[in-house]
Amino acid sequence: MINIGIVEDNVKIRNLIQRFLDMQESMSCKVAVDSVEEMLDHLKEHEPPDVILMDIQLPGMSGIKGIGIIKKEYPDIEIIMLTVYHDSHKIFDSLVAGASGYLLKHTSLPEIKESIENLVAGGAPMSPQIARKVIEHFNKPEPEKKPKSDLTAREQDIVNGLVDGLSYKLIADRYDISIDTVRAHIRNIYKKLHVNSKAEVIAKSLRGEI
Amino acid sequence: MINIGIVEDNVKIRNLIQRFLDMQESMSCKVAVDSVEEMLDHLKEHEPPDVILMDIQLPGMSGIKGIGIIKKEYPDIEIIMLTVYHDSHKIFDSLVAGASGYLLKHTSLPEIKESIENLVAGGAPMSPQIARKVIEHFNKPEPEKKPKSDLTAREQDIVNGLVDGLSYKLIADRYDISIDTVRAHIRNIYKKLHVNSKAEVIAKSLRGEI
DNA sequence: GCACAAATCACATATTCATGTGAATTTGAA
DNA sequence: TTCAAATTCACATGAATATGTGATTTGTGC
Repeated sequence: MINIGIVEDNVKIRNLIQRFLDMQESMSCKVAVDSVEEMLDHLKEHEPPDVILMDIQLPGMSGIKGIGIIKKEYPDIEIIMLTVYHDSHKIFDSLVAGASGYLLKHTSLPEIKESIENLVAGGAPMSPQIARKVIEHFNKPEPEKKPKSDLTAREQDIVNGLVDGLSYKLIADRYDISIDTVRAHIRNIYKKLHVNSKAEVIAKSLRGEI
Repeated sequence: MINIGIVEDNVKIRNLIQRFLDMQESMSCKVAVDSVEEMLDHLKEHEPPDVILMDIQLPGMSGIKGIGIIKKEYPDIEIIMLTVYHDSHKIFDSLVAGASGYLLKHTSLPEIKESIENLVAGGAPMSPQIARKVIEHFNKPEPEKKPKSDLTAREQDIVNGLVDGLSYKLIADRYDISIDTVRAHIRNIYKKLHVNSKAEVIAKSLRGEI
């Protein structure tokens, strides 16, 4: 018997899913609340469910924040997000927070049931569209890197020197130019990047923002 | 009509899948070969299929290597891996190489059909077990980070200030301490990290070495 | 040829940083 | 309690950096 909890603020949807799941022979769904806070209250005084279906947009604490809190206290509870949001950011945040699955709300009741069964069998239910976005995160982690700061080749050299922790003097030696030239380049780099210290240049560079 | 190609060296499986898919009204599967090399030869002289089902363990070039070559030449072809391997490494390599889906070989024929339909509809078919491993990659990407540089909490604060590009003065203001205290902390940080400039601390920190 | 950006160099100065030395207070572990 | 580490502050000095104001040379495009 799989025990299921629901956190969903839309009463109609919540009741629909609860009734359907509770009707299944292998499942029990007695707890359906409309906020993370209520679920936390419930968990304090009752046996925790095996699986929680959770919305993202909720009154009070967001579902994504809720994942972290619930998983921290009750690491054995598996959480499936059930939401209308299909933007990469929310998906990613949910999975990083500890969700084990991510379904879109147009998912049919039998599919939800199947997803829960999948989950307890060691799988991770995901709508195919979600899986697609997850995969895209994998195979192109740098499609949007176009900081394009218009640094000239020489300026990039100087930045590399800074990142290597070199002083102006050492950079000058490395490229066999005068320290005043290094200063001049750095002045221009600062202008282009809108910064005013080595530290910021190094930070920007290592963050991939150059 | 979805055009499908198969690369699979097990003749029985290959024929079975080919016959089943070709039988579908919305699909056509005329090309079924047993190596990436043969598929490449075929692609040179024929219209490329929309989707290729690909095994990993193949005579000659591996399926994972094949993904990269095929996607480079024919970026519009969607590739679904169909294999017995469920280890994270092969899954990850396949997705990074450009596969759009990953199914295990025990997947039923109707599920394969459904997966292909999912794929052309913009989804990414994955067995739930595979999805699970993919998710695990997401929500614990830092099990191996053990730089452990023994910085105290306060020292870490100072490092954060440096990374934010602040001057000693501004760090002092941020934490409401004197600039000499900041100096003292930085002195200790330099000792612990064996460096001797802000630049190096920032670089180390942003590289995750602190 | 001419305008213009890039790269080079120079001199000057105020600020910030690195480092040395010394010390008081707090805190947690032995 | 006693000791070590952490945190706090002070004073001092030479090195490095940030910024201003120049200038020369070279290559590119129009």
